[in-house]
Amino acid sequence: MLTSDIPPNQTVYIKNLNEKVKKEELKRSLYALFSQYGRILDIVALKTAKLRGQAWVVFSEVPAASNAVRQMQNFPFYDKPMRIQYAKSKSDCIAKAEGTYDKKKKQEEKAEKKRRVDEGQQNSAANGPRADNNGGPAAPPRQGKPPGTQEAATDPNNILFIQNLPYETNSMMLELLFKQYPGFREVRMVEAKPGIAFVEFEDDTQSSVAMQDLQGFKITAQNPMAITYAKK
DNA sequence: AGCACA
Repeated sequence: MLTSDIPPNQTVYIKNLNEKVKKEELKRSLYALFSQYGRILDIVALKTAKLRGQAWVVFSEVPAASNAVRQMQNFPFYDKPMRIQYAKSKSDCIAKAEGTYDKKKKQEEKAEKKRRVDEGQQNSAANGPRADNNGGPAAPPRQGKPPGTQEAATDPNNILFIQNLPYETNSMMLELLFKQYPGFREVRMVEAKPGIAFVEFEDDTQSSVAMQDLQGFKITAQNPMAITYAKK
């Protein structure tokens, strides 16, 4: 099936993800990256042999998913271009919300799938099904306490000063956001000071563009980014 | 390459 034949779905299926990234970090980074397109209801990522390198991001609306499919297509994420499609089926969390979730049917589908696998390998001794102790849902980043937002009018600078980040933000997450803009150089975070970061561009025109565009960007609902020029 | 959620 041509990937373009998959009908729109509010869930997006992502593959070609870097398999070295830990599940929880992966979810957080996906959240940071995709929440710009709309409300994220859930993120599913499993590290089983069959499902590693893939993830599902569930949006509250189909159009959000559509924009994500288009605009994040091939986005270099942990050094690998993301391949994004609509999911082939409805996410359980949606079915549950709609009240159309049918546990029985679910079990039948599971059994059916298992049968097919068993046909292919009538051998292979029983390896007890291993619980995939799989972290909770989406795990939106914990909100950190916003530091006293200081209002110092500063001259343009090629270095930006970012405040009010969620406590768990890491430099990878910020890099993903800021490297979309030309002239991006690097992100610096201070371990001792959660919630803030410095982002360097080649010149102050380029830093200004990024600042304009990402001003107020929310990694979580509680954390609109406050971006100013760094002090010289 | 690979479409799950317990």
